[in-house]
Amino acid sequence: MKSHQTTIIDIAKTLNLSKSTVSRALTGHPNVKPKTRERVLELANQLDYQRNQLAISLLTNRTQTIGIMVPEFLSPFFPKVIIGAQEVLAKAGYNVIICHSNESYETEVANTRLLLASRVDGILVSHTKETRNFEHFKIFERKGIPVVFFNRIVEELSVSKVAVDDYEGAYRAVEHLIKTGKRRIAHLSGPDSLTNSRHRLNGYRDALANHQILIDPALIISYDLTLDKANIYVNHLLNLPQPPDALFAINDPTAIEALKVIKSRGLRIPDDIAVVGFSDDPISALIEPGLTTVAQPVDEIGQQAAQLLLHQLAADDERPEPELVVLPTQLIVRGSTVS
Amino acid sequence: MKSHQTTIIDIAKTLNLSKSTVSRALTGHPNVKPKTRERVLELANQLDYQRNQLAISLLTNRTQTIGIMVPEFLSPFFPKVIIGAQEVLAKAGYNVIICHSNESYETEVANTRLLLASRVDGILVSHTKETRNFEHFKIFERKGIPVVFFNRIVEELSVSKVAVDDYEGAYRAVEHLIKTGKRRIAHLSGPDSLTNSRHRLNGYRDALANHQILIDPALIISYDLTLDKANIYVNHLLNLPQPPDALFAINDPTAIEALKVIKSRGLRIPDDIAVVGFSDDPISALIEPGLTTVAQPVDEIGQQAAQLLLHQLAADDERPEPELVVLPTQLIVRGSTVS
DNA sequence: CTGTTAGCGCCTTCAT
DNA sequence: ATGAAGGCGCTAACAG
Repeated sequence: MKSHQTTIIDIAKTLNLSKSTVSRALTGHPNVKPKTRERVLELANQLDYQRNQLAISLLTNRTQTIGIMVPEFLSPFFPKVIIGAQEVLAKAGYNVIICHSNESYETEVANTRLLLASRVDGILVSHTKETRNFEHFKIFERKGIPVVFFNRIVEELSVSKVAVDDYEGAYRAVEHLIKTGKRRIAHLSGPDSLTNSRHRLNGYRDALANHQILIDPALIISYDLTLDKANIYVNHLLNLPQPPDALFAINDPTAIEALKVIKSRGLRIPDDIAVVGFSDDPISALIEPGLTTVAQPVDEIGQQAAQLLLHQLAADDERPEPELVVLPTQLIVRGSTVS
Repeated sequence: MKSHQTTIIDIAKTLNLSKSTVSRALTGHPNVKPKTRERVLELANQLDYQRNQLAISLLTNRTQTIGIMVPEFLSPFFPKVIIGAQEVLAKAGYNVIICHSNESYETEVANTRLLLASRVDGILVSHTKETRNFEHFKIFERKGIPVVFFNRIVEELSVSKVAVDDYEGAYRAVEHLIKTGKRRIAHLSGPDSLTNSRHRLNGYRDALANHQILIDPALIISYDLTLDKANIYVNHLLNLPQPPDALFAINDPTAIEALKVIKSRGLRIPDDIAVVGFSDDPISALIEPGLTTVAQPVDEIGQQAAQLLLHQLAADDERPEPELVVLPTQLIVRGSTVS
């Protein structure tokens, strides 16, 4: 049982005022006698009065709440993005509801309904690796609720987006491997449904092509980003008649799994096989050898996404044109590629 | 600008019905002609109608929303707890608002206000290491909003709590070190404000005492859990005239920082100095040597906390007695203590 | 089976 | 400077 929460009517009755006056006193309306305001504020404070945001939302049709949906938050990437976004949104007076879809399309759709029912004013989304149909996001558009994609973006939807330059990051990573003398460079890629996966693959291809290295399809494996699969594919690559002398992995967890497999086989890193990851998870600096990886400006991704959303929200009449922000990456060289 | 959202009145007008009938059709009330229900549902679907949860909350004085507040979510511990809790709460029809206080007392108090304004039906909390005054949580009690503490609990408040057996876990960890022949066992402890910090310290003390090992105050250091401090104190310990031959760290990040320092000094692990952590963060299995650590049932902490909250929420009249759940830990032995 | 009425807590005209 | 009335979207009696 929830006990009664103080309302303006309680205050009005106690003070023999109308609820209008109490409301005005509380909201700082000028037309209230200072003495009256003082009495109201004091009693409100004394009774732990909290304005009921629900009632106001019902009235204004704005909840001052933003939904953030991420596919997972076990790796530190998404939590950091969320912190960055929350910072910016809080300053602008918005609350945040966080959902995680757990890489499940169904959960994502369900969360979508939850957010609509909560009447969020806007959402920030990174979709699941399973998501190929984006109808559930179009509902937001139709209702005039702005959507901003980050990290995993959807090219077919005309909304604001924040991404890092995956292509460039991958290109530099592979070029780095080539410069250290590697020629048979494998790539463990992610599912085709993810833009960043596709862009990293393109960066990999172009780096090879521009350095006159033939692309061997046997060295490119797309997989679903689960670690046991990573294990299997790394072993598969090492068992090839002509095994790779380097591996560019779609992300750090994959690269770290690869390092494990390679070490357990007694191969030398980076001499026998070098490894590069993507993201610069904190763990990459702690393992041995340190993992060479492409760092992303994680906080900034969240901050920028929030900014783009605020920009959409600010417009009172027509929504402004969608914006696209692409942030730079940085190659961090460690022991997994250079001894 | 937010475009108009479909309401039951829109549907009622279009179909020449009263809004009550539409409401009944939508909520599955039995007293509606099947034909009518069908027409309503079809139109609702066609118009992307979503029930406005705000209006219902205003009516029922329940938001079906639970607030979860954690001090940080960069280490994987709290995210996992949140996932566990969310699972259970979602099944019971509750949404979740996640706040992180960033280990700041001020932010915690601010979040507290945010949650009250959002009219959450209950909260799950792990407080910051700075929090010594718990008045802001008592407001929830006064308003009849149940609070459940987890991980970092508050003994002075009479609410439900979930913790692991920190004392027992610490005791076993230190006993393990003693059994491997260590005698000068240092402890990097957390701030006194945290119950788990105090309990782990007690476990450490009692393990030593019960094995007739004198407790050397110089080997016990309480600190604020920031990694640069950990670095300083580990160095300090190693510089002692009689340095320790083992270190029991309050948590895994601390232990890992210690391993780094120890390795950089060229000491052998575990021969010169053994290290034990607490939590079994995923990284502990990946570094070299592997970190011996006390594993906590992380998902279960979240699930149990959610259960206790649901139990409080279920009671229609009086709140049931607060409950305390203490979950077992498990010592995971790796290379940092046994070669 | 369906319509009417009232009210959740608040803000906002419109009066006074 | 204050009060009265209406309405945000919805559900729950109460009538038919």
